[in-house]
Amino acid sequence: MTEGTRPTNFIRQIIDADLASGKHSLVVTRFPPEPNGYLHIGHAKSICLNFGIARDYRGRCHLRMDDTNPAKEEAEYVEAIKQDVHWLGFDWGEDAYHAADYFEQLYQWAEALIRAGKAYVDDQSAEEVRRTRGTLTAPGTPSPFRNRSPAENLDLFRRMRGGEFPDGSRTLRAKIDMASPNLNLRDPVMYRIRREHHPRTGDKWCIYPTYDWAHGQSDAIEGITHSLCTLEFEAHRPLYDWFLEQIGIEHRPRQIEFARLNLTYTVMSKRLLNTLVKDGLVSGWDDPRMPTIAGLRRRGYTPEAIRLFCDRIGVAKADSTVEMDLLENTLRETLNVSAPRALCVHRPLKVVVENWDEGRVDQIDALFMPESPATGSRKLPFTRELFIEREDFMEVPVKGWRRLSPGKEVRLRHAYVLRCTGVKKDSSTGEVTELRATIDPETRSANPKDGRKVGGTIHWVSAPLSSPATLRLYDRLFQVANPGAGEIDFRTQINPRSLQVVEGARVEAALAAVKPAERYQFERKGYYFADPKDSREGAPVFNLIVPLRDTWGKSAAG
RNA sequence: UGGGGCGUCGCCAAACGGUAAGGCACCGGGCUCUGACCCCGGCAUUUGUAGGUUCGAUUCCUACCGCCCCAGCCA
Repeated sequence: MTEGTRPTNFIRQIIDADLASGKHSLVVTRFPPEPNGYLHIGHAKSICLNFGIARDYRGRCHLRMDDTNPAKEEAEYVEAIKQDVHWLGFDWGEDAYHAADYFEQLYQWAEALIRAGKAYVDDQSAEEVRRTRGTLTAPGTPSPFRNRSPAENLDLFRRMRGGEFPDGSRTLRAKIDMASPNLNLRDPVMYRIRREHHPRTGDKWCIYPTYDWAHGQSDAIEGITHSLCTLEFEAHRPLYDWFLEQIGIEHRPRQIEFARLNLTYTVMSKRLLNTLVKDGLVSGWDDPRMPTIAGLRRRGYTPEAIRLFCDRIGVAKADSTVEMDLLENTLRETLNVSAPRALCVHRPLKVVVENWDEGRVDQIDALFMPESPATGSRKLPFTRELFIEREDFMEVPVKGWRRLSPGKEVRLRHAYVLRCTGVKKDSSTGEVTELRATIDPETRSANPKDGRKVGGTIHWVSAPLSSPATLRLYDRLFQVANPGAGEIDFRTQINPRSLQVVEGARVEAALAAVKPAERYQFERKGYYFADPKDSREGAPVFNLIVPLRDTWGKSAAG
């Protein structure tokens, strides 16, 4: 499936049925992040699901900040979240909301529940509430304040709002069933007292609604038809429906749960991600190794690749962990047809072409994308002294070696066929320091006239007419597929080679003035992204987005 | 243990009673001035297990087994 074909899943089937039955004529979904942290690729799944449905059904998807808990939320996250959603390619139009904007309405509904005898003010402490909730098998015990009169409850609740009671001293609880086998129905808390400055409402309120009391009602107010959330909210659905029923609103959104995204070799919870940042294990929320949207963006991932990934993983109810390979594959697939090619020698080995005059420069025209000539070309200067990749030379070649070795020929990409005629080594270390070679002048962008076959093609750059570059080679953040599994501190499982900085790389002349945030495929190596913050003209810094598949390296290593 | 979910190829995931899609991964082979891309072929007699209903079951029923979630005044 390529991006653009419609995904199908059980949620879309429900929507199809609702449209067919006439239950709804317009589909309205919502993406409700809590502004207490950065978005990660797990959120991207939800974003693509919700906005994707709105797009395909010509409906709407609202962006709603689920800001009911001022103790944890900050305004700075709101902007970051909006930026991430836009970057992913989605637009909520005029429909940006805050749960906090519904506080007054929620309060009025709460009073109505009190009048109806469906909610009461509880004077018990958090500790007492916890102790009397019962267990999985034993029912809870009713609060001694459970049967206060509506009038007393109303008075108390108003005084709670008025600030007469200290933080945590009282709550408003829904009066449902302390013996319910579903713990969420054992008189859940609707309001807690908390003198906390709210980024949206300031100091207007000292009581704040809980998620359960705020979410369904917010959905109803906005006319959401399908409220999509993750599996752990499944047991909350009876409560979601109960509140809607009690306030008597006619619009009834339907909550549907799906499995959250897990990815191998990384962690996804905000808590763990936060630990990585706080402990300095990564450079920040936008460290290119992070699964955050900001991190992936900094790394060079594209929105289209992430969207394609989200289409491919599907949406279902079974707990699952997707292999990182699938994500990387969507990057390669999309970048293969969009990234111009370039030559970059990561670890240079000097080659002197003995039959090429000093000072002579041959400007060879090379297509940026051989399969899309319309993309244009650039000049590759060929000179007497070149650099090739150290690992493309092997003094004693192994079986199947198609690259350079003494006396053998190899094709220099876009240029000439080159034969290695000599090897210079450091007398003390034995390390190869320089190669001597000759080129076949008849082979400039052409095959040998005598019809002989040249096995391999390697990349190269002119030694004098190339530029130095810094490469940041990224690899999976963790060494194990499921970090933190089995009592192990996930911090000890970080991949020590998750970032390798290569300082002495050389890029072809055309890349001397590369602009930040440009993407290239460095042929035979991988896809790279000029770091948007650190790369500058004359001193380019490239982040490895994803390496090219390497069947040779794999078989050689295995 | 009570409640709510889920179990289809190594990883995702279709199939909605008519005889197991697709993607990723993997394994062969071809092509190749990127050992990339691309192309061809292979990859579940079987859908957690055991029974049952049916001409026919991944789809319906029953019982087991396994995994996940719920005892925040977090979301």
